[in-house]
Amino acid sequence: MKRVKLSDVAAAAGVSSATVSLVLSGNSDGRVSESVEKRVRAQAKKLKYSPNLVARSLRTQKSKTIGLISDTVATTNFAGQMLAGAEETAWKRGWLLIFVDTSADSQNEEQAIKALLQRNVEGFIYASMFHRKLDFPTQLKHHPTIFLHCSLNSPDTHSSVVPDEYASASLAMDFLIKNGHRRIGWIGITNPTVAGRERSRAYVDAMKKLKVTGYKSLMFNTFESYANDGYVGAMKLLKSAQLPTALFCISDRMAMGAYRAANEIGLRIPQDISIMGFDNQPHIAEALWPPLSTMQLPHYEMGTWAAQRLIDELENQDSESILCEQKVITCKLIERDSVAPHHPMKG
Amino acid sequence: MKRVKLSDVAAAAGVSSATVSLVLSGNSDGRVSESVEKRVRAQAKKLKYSPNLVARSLRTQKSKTIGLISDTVATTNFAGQMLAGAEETAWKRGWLLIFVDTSADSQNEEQAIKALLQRNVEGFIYASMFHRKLDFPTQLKHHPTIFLHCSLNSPDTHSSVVPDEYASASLAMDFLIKNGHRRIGWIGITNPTVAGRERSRAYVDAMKKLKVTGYKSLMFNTFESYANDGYVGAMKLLKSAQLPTALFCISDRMAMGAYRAANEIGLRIPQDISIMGFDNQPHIAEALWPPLSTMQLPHYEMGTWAAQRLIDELENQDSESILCEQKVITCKLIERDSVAPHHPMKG
DNA sequence: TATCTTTCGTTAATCGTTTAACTGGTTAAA
DNA sequence: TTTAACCAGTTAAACGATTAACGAAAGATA
Repeated sequence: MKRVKLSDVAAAAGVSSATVSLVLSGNSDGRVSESVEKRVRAQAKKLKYSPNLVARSLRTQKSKTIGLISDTVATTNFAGQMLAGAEETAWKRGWLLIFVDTSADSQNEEQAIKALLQRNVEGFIYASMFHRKLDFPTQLKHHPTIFLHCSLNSPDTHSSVVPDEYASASLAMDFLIKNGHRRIGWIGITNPTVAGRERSRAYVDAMKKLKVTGYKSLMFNTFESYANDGYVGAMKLLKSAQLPTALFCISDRMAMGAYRAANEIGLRIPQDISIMGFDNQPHIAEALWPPLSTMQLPHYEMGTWAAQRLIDELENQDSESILCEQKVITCKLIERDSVAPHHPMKG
Repeated sequence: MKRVKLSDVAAAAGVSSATVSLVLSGNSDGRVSESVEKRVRAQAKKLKYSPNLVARSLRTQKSKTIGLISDTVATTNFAGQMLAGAEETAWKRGWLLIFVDTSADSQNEEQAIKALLQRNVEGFIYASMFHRKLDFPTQLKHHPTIFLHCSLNSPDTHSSVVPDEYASASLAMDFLIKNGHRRIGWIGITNPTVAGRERSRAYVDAMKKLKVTGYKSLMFNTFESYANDGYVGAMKLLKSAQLPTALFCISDRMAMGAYRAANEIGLRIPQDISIMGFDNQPHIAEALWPPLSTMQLPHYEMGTWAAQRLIDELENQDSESILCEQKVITCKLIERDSVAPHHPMKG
């Protein structure tokens, strides 16, 4: 049951292990005769040789392994998608991924980076579970690193990938506007996150452009974005004198609360009130009735991009062709049934 | 910027690297004088030495790393919790976790195991995203392996951990019964999964024990368990002559559909109809109105248990004390507001 | 005094690769 | 006749730890 190693293949083929290494690693350009090469390959296959990556890694300082560091993964629905995106593309390119969750504890983070480095990981993906800006973690200074779902305060040296909150929210507003809505209510959060700030800015800009006066009375913000906050907000807006024809909710969960409010008041979705969500939260957005139109956060794609980019960097370390890039990805509009055209004569 | 290695510490302390190794690994029992030991430790700390695990792994054949193989992780909400449970407990015990998603493709799986073995992982967690029984993957035969969220057809050699579907569903039924319910409707699936079968069996057994005749007309099954299937099922049951006082739904998503049906018919939850879910799907169960009473699937705990058990095995390889065990974990009852006592005089 | 233990370390082999430098023979060029 | 180039590999030194086996000096014992 011992693993077969280079020297076993060498013995079987009657050559030195250096020769086997040369052949198998494809560096045998003109140094090994065809007949020997054939013999070596045949024996390697016959013995099912597969190289010991630990030994190789010790010698070459390469491990074909990347480390993914994240703050809390357990609590969020989307973590899996980012992880999966990164893992799958790494795998497709012949790389493996070690991930460690630091529970947002900086001492833990320090140790995690150390533990990863001890295993010769060649680079890092630094993932955040909510969209934020951060200072460069100094320990990572001399290691290739991509920032996933977060960006740097001084973004000159490292790449990052985040959703384009502003553009995506603008897209959602465009969709509502294209459907004839003008009095659009906003249900958002005061919690100062990138997502909260940017989506809200997009809403305000769109309303200004529409020249809707008094849009401020159409806005409702709470600190967090639970379903119940959405309910409270929607109740207020839907009972106001200036009844909106559509509600743009900063999250699907808030939209879920808005559904309840509409139901309670007796407004039909989308006939009486259109509702637009954000996030495309799995198992929620499509399970609501009517299914919720929303913006799909690009978690999987971001994970993919981060891994792709990191591996590009790692595989072309010499050719200085890879520049650092601050990638933003716009959310996809998911059109379901909660938004209907509004005809001014009716409203 | 070079990493400091054993020999650097040795040079700084004026001893051989063997001595440093002995001291730092704690095997210096009486072989190194106190003064030298002090000096070595001081230098190691000063130089911030941390051992190169790749080199150590080559020498000792240990890597303090375990491999987690799973079928699709991206599509499920719960994957993150299982992963997090395994990762966190591994981390706490000084181990790291490499995970690869095989997309349920057996060729992929074969390659994944190979890639992991090439990196000297010491053991495996084989995770399934839905509860099932399977045959032993032959490639894993000679490696310590724990089965997570799946169990073996011949479970004599390896440990596994799964939810106790039957006991958990029985608990849910007990809860309903304790609340005075007798005419309990069942909304389930025909798709032959362990969860579907066992939960349904628990329902049937409970109804038989209650001596509720004709409980079969209180049962509704569809193939899948989407929200809309729950809606259809609840519509049928809630409009039937023999109106149930409570509905036991095999999943929170189906319960979500049942909510809609109840709403549409004008039955208040829980005053007119109690609804019990299963899964405690994050962001759904607590976001519904009224918040859904349900059974919490022990994904995090199972992940924890698997890692704990595997590491136990790996760290005590000599002492044959660890037996293989088929662990089952009962779901926790999460009492929220969708189940109310039923008073026979009213119904 | 001779021998045996202890004490406190060191030497060197090893884990399984990679790769720079070498070898011994043949052939071509100067 | 040198010298150089080429061929088809081999040798041996790394990579950075661990660990069995060895050894020199001091102290204990007979």
